[in-house]
Amino acid sequence: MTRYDPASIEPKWQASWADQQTFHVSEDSDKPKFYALCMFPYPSGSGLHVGHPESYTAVDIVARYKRMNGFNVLNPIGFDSFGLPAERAAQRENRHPAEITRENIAYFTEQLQKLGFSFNWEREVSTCEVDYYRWTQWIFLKLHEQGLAYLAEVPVNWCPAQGTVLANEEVVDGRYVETGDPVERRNMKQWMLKITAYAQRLLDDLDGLDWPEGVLEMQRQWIGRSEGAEIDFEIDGHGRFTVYTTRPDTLFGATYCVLAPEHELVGRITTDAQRAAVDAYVDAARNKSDMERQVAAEKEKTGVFTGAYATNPVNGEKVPVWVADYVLITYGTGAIMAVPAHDERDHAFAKKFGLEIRPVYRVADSDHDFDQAAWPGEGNAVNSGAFDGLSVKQFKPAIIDWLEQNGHGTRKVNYKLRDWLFSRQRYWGEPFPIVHTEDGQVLPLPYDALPVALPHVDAYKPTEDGDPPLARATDWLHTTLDGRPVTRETNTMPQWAGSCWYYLRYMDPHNENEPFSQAAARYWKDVDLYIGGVEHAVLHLLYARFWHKVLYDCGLVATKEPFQKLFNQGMILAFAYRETSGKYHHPDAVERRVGQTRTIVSAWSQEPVETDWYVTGTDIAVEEKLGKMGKSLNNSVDPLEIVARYGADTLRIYEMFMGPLEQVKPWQTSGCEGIHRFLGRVWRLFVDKDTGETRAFGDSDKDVRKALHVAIKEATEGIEALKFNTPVSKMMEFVNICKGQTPGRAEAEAFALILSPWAPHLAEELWQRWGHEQSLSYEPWPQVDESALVDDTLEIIVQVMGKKRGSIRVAHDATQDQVLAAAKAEPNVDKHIAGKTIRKEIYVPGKLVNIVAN
RNA sequence: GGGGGCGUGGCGGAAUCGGUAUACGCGGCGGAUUCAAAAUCCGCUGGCCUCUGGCCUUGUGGGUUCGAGUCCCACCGCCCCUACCA
Repeated sequence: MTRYDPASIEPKWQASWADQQTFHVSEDSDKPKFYALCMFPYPSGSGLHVGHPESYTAVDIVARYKRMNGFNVLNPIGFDSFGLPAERAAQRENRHPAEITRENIAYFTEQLQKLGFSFNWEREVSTCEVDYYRWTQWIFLKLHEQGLAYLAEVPVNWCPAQGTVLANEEVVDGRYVETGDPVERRNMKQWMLKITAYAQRLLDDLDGLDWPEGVLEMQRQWIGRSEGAEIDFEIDGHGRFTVYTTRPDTLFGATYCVLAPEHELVGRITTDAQRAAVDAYVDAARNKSDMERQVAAEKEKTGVFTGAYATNPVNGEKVPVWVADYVLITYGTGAIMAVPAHDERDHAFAKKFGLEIRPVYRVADSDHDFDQAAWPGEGNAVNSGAFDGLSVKQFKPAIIDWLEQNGHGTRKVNYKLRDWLFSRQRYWGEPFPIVHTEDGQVLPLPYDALPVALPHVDAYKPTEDGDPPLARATDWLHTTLDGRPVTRETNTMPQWAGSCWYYLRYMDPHNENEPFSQAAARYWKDVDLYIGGVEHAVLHLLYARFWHKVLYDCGLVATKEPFQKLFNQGMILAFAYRETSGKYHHPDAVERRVGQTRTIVSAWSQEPVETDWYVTGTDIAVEEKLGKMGKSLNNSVDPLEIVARYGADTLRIYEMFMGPLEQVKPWQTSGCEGIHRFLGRVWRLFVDKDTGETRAFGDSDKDVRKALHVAIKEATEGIEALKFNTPVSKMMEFVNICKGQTPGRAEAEAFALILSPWAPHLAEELWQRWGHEQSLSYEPWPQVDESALVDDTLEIIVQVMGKKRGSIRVAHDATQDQVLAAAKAEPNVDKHIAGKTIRKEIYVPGKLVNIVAN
């Protein structure tokens, strides 16, 4: 082989790593552990596109680096393989979703293996396989045992045509986004997990985590802790209702109350005169989705007076009670006291319906017009009896104390976080290990009854009666528990379930007796580095943290938190090319003709746009625009296409070279050219292009050594900081500086070692050709020689009035006086200070001189 | 409305503490090699000018400083997430 030929090098090393079990890892090691994890993929039918390997490559670079630094590295991979797309494909193709899923996984695996990741393939897991999901069921039993799983009647998005409940994100404008079928709100008995019991701990434990600030903030907002009070309002002859408020200090300004349409008191307190209007309003609200309510509310608030009055406990005043859908039954108590003077929503409502706006704070230094807008800020209390004059901060505890002492209310902490709707009316998910008795008892199966395997069904759709698909498996459905006839639960778990604990199963993936052994859990503890998309910032990460804490409470895991460090890679976008008719052309089918600019009508904006892009070989002009990779824009790129053209090492480096990992960036296949040329230059630097023999090592001059150690330093610091782009530049500079002269053995080998996390195949090939019999995967990481970084003389930039006018070279031990004298002697500098008075001379040692003269 | 992030050449991007703006690469232009091509190698490549030099340039406008892509204030534009949470 004379030319750089990844097509022969790469399969060779992939086979070698597999045969030699190079990356095999076990728990009986003296080395410190390092657990690197990428979010595992959903094995879709379309395979990986070049966006996926971004995070895998980053994790792989860290894993390889950590191995070379003496760590015992866990770097596993698996598949999040339950889920809706496979179930839909099963319906379409009339095949079993397991079959379809396994095919998809086979293609994903082929793709992944051709990219040279140092995964622990022997630890691969797939959440839809029974040897995995039996333990998901096992963990559910633990949750149930802890009292954290319960059945409840909850309002859900019911789609009659599909016969199933839909997630909120699947419903837009009251219709199922996929099919357009109408969706209605319906109360249904569903499995819920009591994540709210962990709200405070989920909030508190965020503090110790090395996570992006944005993700921490999103989790805090989602948990949504607030402090305030619950206050009781009496209604003549109808008992009382309780409101939740974070501003109990504005109680004197409460001029009306509002109940959510679903509030249980609405029907009872409504007067005959108002009943027709209230009933109509409540009915209309019930059939609107949350989304519709919000859209409508953005335009204008709606509501109806019930005819009833409640008593404000602080002053005995009678205030009207309204029903309005801007109050949510799912938050707080489903009822509020309205203070239009100090709350924007209440203000808008009061203005519309002509309700009183009574300020209870005077706004200092301001002539705030309360008729125009609410004032939610600070001030001094007025119209508040004995509390007049207090600030917000003083008033709050004072009024709460008064409410508690007089039996009208209590201090209260509230969370936005709600319990987790944990059941789906689907086939392709984990069955619940639950049975129902004839007299209505709901019982967990014993642990030794696991697994509850998915039964075969004749169709992946609901029964005639609207029961979930599992109800079709009548033989399976009816069973016995302790000799009693029982019926199995026919709901299945949501896709989140399997991904809640997969990182734990990787620790001990073949254990047949428990989800993972205590020894494995104690050794691996938690994930040291977790890389994945920011789209999982809230749900997946919150759910997994919740399960982890429950397992911690059960004594099954060693840490309170599962993921010590989290990093989000930015999405890789791709250019899409569209002609005026709206047709998309694949990026491979278009070309840029510089200088041949034409104006066409944009299919996106309908406006004229200039473009120099054309469909290759035709006269059809197309418009270029950046978008998400996918079928709809016809701009997906299969990583195997890149591997075939340039090799996996090129793909890996290009993915990293594109820019900072966290940044959103556009894919440009042409960018691979530069990387491929670079790797070709590396090859020719060490392998004779005519004979194919390894070239004899030469001598390394000072410049070469410096470039090498700059690259080692950049690579080391870059990996530690998860900055993978700039080290590539420094390695390119090293190769450029060699100018085709093979460097000395020490420099060549160190270079191969630092290149290896990015381009493992090429590095291994060189390493072997240099006579090493073992893989370089466990060679010590090269150390920076700081002395090699220092030049013989220093270059000093000389500025006059802050503008660069020249540069001088001085010795390391030059004094400030010597440097300044040399600077002023520089001809172009002299020209700029001639005839002027020097006011100031600034010397930044080793860097720069600035002469201020005028 | 709230939260997070980002604006640097034709393009992706680089620039430690405030100290040479545009590293590295793509694309483009020119050349070498070749019968020719591919591949490879070399040179040029932010704009303008009165061109051994100078002026301008990091979204816009101010400010601090000897010196600002970097710090401060105001504004403009784009992206992502979230949404009546009392």
